[in-house]
Amino acid sequence: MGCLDDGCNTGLVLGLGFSASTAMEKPENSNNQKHKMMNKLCFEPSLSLGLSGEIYNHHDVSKGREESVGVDLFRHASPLSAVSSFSSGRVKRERDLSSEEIEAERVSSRVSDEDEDAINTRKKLRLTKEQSALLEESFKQHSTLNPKQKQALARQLNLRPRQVEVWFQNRRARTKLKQTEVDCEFLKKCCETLTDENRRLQKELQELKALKLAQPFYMQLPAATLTMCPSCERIGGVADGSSKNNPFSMAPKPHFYNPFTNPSAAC
DNA sequence: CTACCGGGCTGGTTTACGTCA
DNA sequence: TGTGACGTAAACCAGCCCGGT
Repeated sequence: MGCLDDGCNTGLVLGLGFSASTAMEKPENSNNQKHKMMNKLCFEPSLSLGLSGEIYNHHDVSKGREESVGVDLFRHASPLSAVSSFSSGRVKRERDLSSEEIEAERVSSRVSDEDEDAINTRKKLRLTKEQSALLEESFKQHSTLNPKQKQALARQLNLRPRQVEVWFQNRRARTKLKQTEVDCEFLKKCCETLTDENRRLQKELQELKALKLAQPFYMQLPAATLTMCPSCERIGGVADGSSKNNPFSMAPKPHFYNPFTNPSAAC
């Protein structure tokens, strides 16, 4: 992000930025681990007022598959109104099914004779509350399913494995969307906070610049020679350069330090 | 090392269904 | 009661990645 340079050679720099790091979520299942290594961006907002020439590190956020962060994604899923209907179920996707799955489908498919007329139309099944609850419960334990789990769950729910698979895919997508919304809200708040902080530090910077310009010549000597408390304007003795004994010298990387709002205890 | 294949995943889209004005 | 708009979720598709051969 931006780094406001010091236009008056005061040696002060105001920085505004995010440091981002990636935290990998460990997948529950052993298969396809890489797919499930969801990159989770952890943004740490940072705003600093410091000496120019400091190095600000920005972590690389472009590792792995990037997560898209939408701005206008604030829809929330409503609870499923579960009215079970029957599905013709025979869709062209069947060509992809293994013989085992097709057999399972034959057993579990709830196709009635009259529904055979609707074979070519895509009928949609509404899951019952019980089915949804069990799927949700299973999703809490494993966000992805291996083939055995899929088969078992399908048998348990009297659904086709493909339906279970699709449900999990859509469920993951919804989870991700929701997480994106949460991330977006968080980033908005961070942005607001940092904007306020930036404004405050800009003001502080202006004040410091003005103060420096107003100083008589002897006060413009290096901080190692003379120091002055900004609150009581008393000139201190010869400083040894250590910030420990000299609260008015600039720390190597000052962070949210305001000598005006944080008057020296030494005074 | 490279090519191919199968399986699984994601992002996006389509569409059936439920709700509500 | 009928209907159209709209939201939701089931189902689908294309494309990508990865492991195995």
